[in-house]
Amino acid sequence: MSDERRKFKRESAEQRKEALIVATLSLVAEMGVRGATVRAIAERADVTQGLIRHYFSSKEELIIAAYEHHMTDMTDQTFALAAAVDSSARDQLAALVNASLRPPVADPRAVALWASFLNKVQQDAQMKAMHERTYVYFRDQLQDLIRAALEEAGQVASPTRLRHLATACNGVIDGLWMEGGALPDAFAPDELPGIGMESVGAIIGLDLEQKAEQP
Amino acid sequence: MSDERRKFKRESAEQRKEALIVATLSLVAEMGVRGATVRAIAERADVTQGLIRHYFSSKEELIIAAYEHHMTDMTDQTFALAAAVDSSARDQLAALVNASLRPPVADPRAVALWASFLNKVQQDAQMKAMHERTYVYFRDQLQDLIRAALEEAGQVASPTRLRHLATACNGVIDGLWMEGGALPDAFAPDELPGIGMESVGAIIGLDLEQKAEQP
DNA sequence: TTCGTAATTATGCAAGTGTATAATTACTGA
DNA sequence: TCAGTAATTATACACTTGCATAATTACGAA
Repeated sequence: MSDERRKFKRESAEQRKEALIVATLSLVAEMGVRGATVRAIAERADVTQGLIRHYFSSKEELIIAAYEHHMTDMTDQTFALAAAVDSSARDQLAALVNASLRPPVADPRAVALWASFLNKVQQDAQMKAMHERTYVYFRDQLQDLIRAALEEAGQVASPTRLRHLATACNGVIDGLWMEGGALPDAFAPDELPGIGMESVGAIIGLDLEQKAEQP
Repeated sequence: MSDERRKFKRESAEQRKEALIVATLSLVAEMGVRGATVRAIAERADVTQGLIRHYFSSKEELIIAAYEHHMTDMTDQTFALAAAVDSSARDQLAALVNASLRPPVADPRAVALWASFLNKVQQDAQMKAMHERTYVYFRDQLQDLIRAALEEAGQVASPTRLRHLATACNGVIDGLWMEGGALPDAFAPDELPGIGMESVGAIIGLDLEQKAEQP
């Protein structure tokens, strides 16, 4: 009577895949990619390990799917908050910096995931391409906003200079993002976005923190 | 006659430990902590796996020793270059930023190691303490230099403001360090130190790049 | 209701894992 | 030169790993 076959519920492919990916990401964040074993993933998703092979042809494929899921999530969250601002380019830029340096984007778990995936990303061409795409997209958006914000202020920057500004701002933002996630206790709430605005503002020569003048 | 016992040379404990640690670090950088198996480490150090247990009572202990070795290396390299400058505080600050954002400190391998160790550092108290110590030491050095550089320029900052400036500069430097190591191709040579000087200078309100005036 | 089938569980396997322990051998000091 | 011993190699073991395959069962269609 002790060993009865486990009961189960049939779920849609979408739900099961999603559940497996979520379980995978939580384990990767905690234990690294190699620590996310099929058995641990199955347990966390409350299924048996065989099911993983039913939805993903290998662990590698599951890992890649999880990475893609995470990257999409991050991009969506970043731009969802920033796009909500319907105002001057300067304010939109400020909103983008803010969204990038505040939870849920800037978050210990997100950085842990980034770190866990790093060496895999550097070695796997497919994951590298995915990473590259996300990175370029963010920097291009940033560059557009910087150009527009400068134009608003009556300044025109050469393409070369614009590229330099975008690279610098992107470096500072990404860097602060990692730093904040790696050492969450090193910064007070709101401190990280503050530093980001201060730095980006200083680099491009505009004050991002000052409220838009309302006469 | 095929299976003869392997010949070997006796080495000093120091040399063997060092060799094992070096092998460990190279594997951790490439494959993550779990990818650095005792057999792989032994092979890379050109010994058999049993020897590892002779010098380290567990793999865990070897990993911790390797982490400590790496952290010490990084600190030494950073301050060795910066301390060589015998000049104004402003120039010393500039040198510190430079050293932090240039090889061998800012380097893909160093960042890969950082990333590989991250989740272990967050979970292991001993490693966390080691990391904390390094971090605090760097920020304190930075804060001292900022204070001195401001005083040189005839400015006095409150302790609170000084702490804020140090936190911000440290965040930008560490962030750019990671960014540069994670995406070495995203930056031209000298670009990263340039962005660092620009940002740090902008944050504290001093131009770090301009040569000291020589009348 | 019943039957088919796809979703799910159960079991097994070969390779890799850290660690323990026994067997050798290179060096040292007398 | 020759024992003694610590450094090193060799071997074994229990456990984990990813993957394959067979056995069940939940659920929808008829």
